[in-house]
Amino acid sequence: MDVLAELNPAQREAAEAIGGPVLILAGPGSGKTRVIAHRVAYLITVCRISPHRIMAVTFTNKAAREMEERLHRLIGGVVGDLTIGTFHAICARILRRDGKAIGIDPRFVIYDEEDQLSLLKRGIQEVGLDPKQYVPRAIASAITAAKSRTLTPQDYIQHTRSYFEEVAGRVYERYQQLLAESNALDFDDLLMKTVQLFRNSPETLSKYQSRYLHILVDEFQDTNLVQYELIKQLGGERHNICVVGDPDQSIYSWRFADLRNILSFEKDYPEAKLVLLEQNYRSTKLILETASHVISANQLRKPKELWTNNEQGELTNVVETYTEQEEAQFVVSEVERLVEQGKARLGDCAVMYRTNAQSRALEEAFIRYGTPYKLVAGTRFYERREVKDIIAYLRVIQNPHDSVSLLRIINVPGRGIGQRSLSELSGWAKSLGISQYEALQLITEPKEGEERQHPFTPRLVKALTSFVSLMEEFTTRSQELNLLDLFDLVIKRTGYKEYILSGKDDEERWDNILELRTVAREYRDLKPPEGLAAFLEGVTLVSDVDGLDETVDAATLVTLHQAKGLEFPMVFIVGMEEGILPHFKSFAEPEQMEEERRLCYVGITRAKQRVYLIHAFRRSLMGSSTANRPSRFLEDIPQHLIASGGLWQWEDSQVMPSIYSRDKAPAPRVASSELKAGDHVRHAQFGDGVVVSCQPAKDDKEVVVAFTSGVGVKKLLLSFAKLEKVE
DNA sequence: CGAAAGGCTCTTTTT
DNA sequence: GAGCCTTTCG
Repeated sequence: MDVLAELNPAQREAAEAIGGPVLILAGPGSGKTRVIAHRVAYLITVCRISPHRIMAVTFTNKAAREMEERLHRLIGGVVGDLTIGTFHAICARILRRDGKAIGIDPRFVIYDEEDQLSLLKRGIQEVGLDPKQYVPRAIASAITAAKSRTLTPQDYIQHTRSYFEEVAGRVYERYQQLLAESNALDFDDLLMKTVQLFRNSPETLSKYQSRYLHILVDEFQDTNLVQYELIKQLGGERHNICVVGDPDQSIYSWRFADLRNILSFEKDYPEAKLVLLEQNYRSTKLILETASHVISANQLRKPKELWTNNEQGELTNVVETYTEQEEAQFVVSEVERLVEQGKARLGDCAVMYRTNAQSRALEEAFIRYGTPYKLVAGTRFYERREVKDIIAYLRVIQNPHDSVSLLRIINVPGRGIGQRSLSELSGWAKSLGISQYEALQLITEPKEGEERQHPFTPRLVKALTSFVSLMEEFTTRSQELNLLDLFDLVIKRTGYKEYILSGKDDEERWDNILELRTVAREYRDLKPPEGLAAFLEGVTLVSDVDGLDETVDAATLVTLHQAKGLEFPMVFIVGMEEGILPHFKSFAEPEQMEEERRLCYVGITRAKQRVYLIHAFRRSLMGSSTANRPSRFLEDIPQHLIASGGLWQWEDSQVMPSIYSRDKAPAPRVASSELKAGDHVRHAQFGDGVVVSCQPAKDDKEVVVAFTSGVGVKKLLLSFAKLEKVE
């Protein structure tokens, strides 16, 4: 079987250019992921390269999974132990195996952003500064910047150019010490330490260099300098590196992704073969044209010609609504209408937005209509308090030095160990130069001749003792229990269930625990210590889109960033306003403004058939309501590509302007009514009033009426209220 | 010590 | 509008 049979000439060229570096510049929808998959299949089946000697780096775990499935289909069998995953996941694996060479304990835990911030706060305090004055987030960003250039604290301090950087440098230094004491690495460390490992341990590097004959990197435009360095190291003398990317879709510069990597690649590998993929298989001609107009307004880019054989398609719909609630209503009613008319399935529709906060209004509307939707990362599952609590227990079992997790759970459920005691404990541990857990052991199980003077009351010592013995029980049992049993043991012995069920939102929270348990079940068959380790790594390195299930027929709600790499027949981009998209934080820097434009471009190019660009006249931001002008990106789209500018008004008239011209008014699931804002009504009990608003509620309508009789404003359900319309 | 209440400040995007 | 912090009271 010819694994390249389905490819067009350019794709084929990219897939079979084996031996030496290859740079593939690929427009949206040009099949770049496909090219990677076919290239790997070609390497394995035609070039007879063992999968063991191939590394493919993807942007998300989901992309990795899909790549594997694709390969599976292509090769028609087991793929073998191909190395495939995100940079972070691959680096974590390398460090567990070989990090010892630079002093990394293989049981290290990975700190996510929340853990990082909490440790940073401690660091800021410990160097004698006020976390209110020096926001942990800002310092975190400075540290990420440093780590993305492989700068150690010492390197960084030498380069400081401002007082802020001076401060950041001091915190960075302390922060790294705290991480080391906790035997923890943050996300950036995974990359940086791997590069350091390869720099400092030539034997380790050459081991990996000789293993990996071929390296492939997807979404190359969103790699940063450390990642670049990493593939350069692994590529060694062989230069068998194939990178695929699209500069126009670079949207992670704030994470210090650097487009210059593409230029560096051409410079570092002058023999690199360049392949352009310009044929788009995804979108209609009109969508592609619209997208091109938007992206062409960027100054700092190389023009490229995308084309498609797809049909002409439809014009882009630009819609204005009054508020974000109306915007959401428009989206949902339009989705419903598309489904009713048989033009799309729910799963064909995606709503995209710039900021996570925008999902709220959308979600509310979807719930009101009873329309199924899937939200990619609401309050992200693994960031829920109860989920993190349990994970923290498991982490401390694996690695008792993990101070962030330890402090998180030491008094959860409550054991009478309060803030005061904890800061005293920290102080005491620090004065002795030992970790918190060691301090705990010293207090609760003093060894002969090692009794220390400590400032804690007998009552507290008792509480601490019961905590420590609980944890030691867990640690001991963790050697023999599989992960699922360990999980249940933790829940049972900590009384976590009772703790949750006595609090607020108890059912939802408990459900989350059960869901986490379902995840744990998948690790049940691994041997005791490995099961725990694999689980902890899995839950830390998940990305939001990883949970996206294509088999569920429901509308998808995603941020524009998450939308990268996805495609949908119907795309709604909401919040097309100055200050939202482009986001106001990007107004100052032209480079950032260009990135916003790329983000918009990414959104539009996700669409196969139809695009809606929606903006609201006013929306509430940070509590208060502001009026925003339509996005400048809308102005980049010539009029002849737009279906016709439309104001959308809820049931204001039977025939809607613009997009409704051909069809009748939206038909939500609820019964239609003649009531609208401004109508005068009479209620049997409350008397006369004026309708303030009329919105669909589940199977009914929610009418807000301001009564003149003195009862004030009432919210009524239409079916119950028996309102009478008066002229 | 811990629950409850009030006050404060930010909000981009994420592996 | 929410999450975090501080204050207050039992």
